[in-house]
Amino acid sequence: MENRFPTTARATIADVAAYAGVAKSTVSKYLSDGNYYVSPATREKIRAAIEHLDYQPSAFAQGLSKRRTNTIGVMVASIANPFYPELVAGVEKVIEAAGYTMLLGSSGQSRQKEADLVDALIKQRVEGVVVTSATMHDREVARLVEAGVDVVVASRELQGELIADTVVVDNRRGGYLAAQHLRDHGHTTATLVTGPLDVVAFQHRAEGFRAVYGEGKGTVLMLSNSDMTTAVDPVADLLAGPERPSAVLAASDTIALGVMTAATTQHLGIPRDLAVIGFDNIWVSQVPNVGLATIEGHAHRVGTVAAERLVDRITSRRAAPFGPPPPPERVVINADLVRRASCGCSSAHTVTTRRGPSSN
Amino acid sequence: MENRFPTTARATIADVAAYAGVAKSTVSKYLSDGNYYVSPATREKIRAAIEHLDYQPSAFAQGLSKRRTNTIGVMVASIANPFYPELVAGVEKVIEAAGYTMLLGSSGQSRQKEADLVDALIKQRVEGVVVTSATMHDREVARLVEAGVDVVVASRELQGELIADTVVVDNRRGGYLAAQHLRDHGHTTATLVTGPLDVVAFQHRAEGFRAVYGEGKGTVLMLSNSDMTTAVDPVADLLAGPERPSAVLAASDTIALGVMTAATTQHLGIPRDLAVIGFDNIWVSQVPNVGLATIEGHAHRVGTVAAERLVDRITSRRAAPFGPPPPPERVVINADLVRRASCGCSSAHTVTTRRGPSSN
DNA sequence: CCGTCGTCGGAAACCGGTTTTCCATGGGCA
DNA sequence: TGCCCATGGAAAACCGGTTTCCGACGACGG
Repeated sequence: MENRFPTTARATIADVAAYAGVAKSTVSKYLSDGNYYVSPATREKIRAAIEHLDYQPSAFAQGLSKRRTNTIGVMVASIANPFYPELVAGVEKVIEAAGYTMLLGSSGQSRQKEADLVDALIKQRVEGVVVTSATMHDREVARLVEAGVDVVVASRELQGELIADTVVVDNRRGGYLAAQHLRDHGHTTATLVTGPLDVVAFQHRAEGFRAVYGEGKGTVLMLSNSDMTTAVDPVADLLAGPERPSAVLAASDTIALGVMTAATTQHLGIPRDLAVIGFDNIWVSQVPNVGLATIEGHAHRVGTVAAERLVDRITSRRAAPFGPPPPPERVVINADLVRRASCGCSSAHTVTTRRGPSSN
Repeated sequence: MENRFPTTARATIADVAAYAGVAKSTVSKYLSDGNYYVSPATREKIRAAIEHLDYQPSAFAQGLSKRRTNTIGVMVASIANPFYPELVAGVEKVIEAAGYTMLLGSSGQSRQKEADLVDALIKQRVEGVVVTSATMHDREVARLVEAGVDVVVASRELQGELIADTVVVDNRRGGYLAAQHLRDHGHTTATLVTGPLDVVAFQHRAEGFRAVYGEGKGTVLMLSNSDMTTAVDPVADLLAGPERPSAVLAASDTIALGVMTAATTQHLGIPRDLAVIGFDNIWVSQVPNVGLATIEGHAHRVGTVAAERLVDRITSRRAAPFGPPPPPERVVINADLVRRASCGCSSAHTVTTRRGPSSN
């Protein structure tokens, strides 16, 4: 212990072998635990050596030699976007339980960073990747697939051909449910405030909206981005304009929060002057003061389901390396409406355990 | 090529060398870019081979051979806790710019998982670790340090000796500022709702609170956990009880949201019946409907500063492997008060243009 | 004209593991 | 007692890179 080397001088398997007075291979067999027989005496010597030297095998050397890395990559647009942490938490739970290490990277919004991240993951020889970045180009997904890594796309739709497993919430139906609910509240017209429509998820949500509020009934305000601050100014303009809507469907909760912010600056009450429904049910929305009605996005569940599929795919590929992989599937998770104050349902449905009758 | 390996059959450097008709070492020299001279003709042959074979060097083999992994570990209690993603985003930005790969793991709240995660990071031979998990035991930090990895502790105080760089917001002063502000609003007594006081950060915040509201003036309600739902019931009991406070200082924004939730169930108006100040300034707090006054926790900045220090430490250690490392330092970042509606400052609706959720 | 030097690239050793091969025992059985 | 086979462990090859060492070859100066 005292004669430690300054730099990361960790003990190697050779050190352990020398200290225990056996061969490297014997130590390795001892560690592999089960497949080989090592006599109790030798076993004990090795155990003591490992403990004394505080030995921990190098994942690199193991990965190199075993030709598997036990690593799964997770690509996210931005970790700071409140939707993703929940999803990632689900992914991590499953991945870790299956014995994998998680490599998390955010692709930002630039094509270059996406490509770089894909390169980095390939270079790290990840065994699989969960892609959740909504803005990521199909081409990058394809590169991963071509590189031979298993890919599951979570909470994001591929634009073209289904080249990888996809786990998504039923966006069309979600948009439809939300819009229908607004109409049930008596709003004959409504506005959809959405992120860029080349994102397939937004497109589907818009289609659901359009199924209720067709041409002439519904208008669409498209933003360049789906974060909260981007929404504030354009929506404030909308609300100050001549054709102020009485109801807004926001294509994400972050956008909805921007809408609420804009409404507040215009001194409009919610839901009195403006009904709002969001999409995703991020954690914030349940806070009573926010009380944002929304479509449940099941982020955590999407994460776990995606990760489970990925792990399955990896294990089955390892079991039958030469057989053709099963064709990619698209898993759809039900979307359902979460009623809260912002849509006009006074029976605000929150997490609070005791619920007093709200009297406003 | 026909004798492909089943799994992830990527080209190796030997394949490239064979295709280009040169030796492995020459390819390696070509790739190392700068240190060795390779003639233009050879260079071109290798370039073509790499392109044709879609070669990408294995990070494992490189790590093994170069004895550096270019990987930095990040330990977080729970990625779903809204405070951490912002911090992690800051860390990631710096780390990635410096050419490192991020290995993110959450330690959960169990000692076992913490220890496992530390083992995993050591096994991965990370060059450094950013520890942000507030609940993590000093012992685990010590294990990392003893294992020879550089450690920076972010947004968390060590309980004992300063064995690693620490980047932290001035919690004592933050607690003091918040409490003082409540008193300036005329609250002669107040209650602190805090997470477990064996977490040093909470302890310091409590000290700041105590400096204003000493015995007889202030009471303390300690929770077992700092998340929102944990706070709701105990605080509801408090508010329904005989000694309902007029002001609450919550030791974190998540607790504050729980306090607000409890207040809502009791039909108490904020700040009319109850003034609330939180701590951290998580992203949610700025939403007008929340309007939570708080102490700015500078999560993103703490993350970047911590990561910068870590990268510095790693590079300097690499430059002088045998010299003793510089002694650990404690970097304190100013805490300042963010006034919003919940404390009684009516100038609430200033939508502070802080970073949006998905800003990078 | 020859020795020397510099340039380029090949051969081989090494990083830290795993896995295969192989050999020395020793015990069981005839 | 002799033979065979199972068993435990050592030796060596290998994973995919990097790095060191060395040799061939051409140019150049004395």
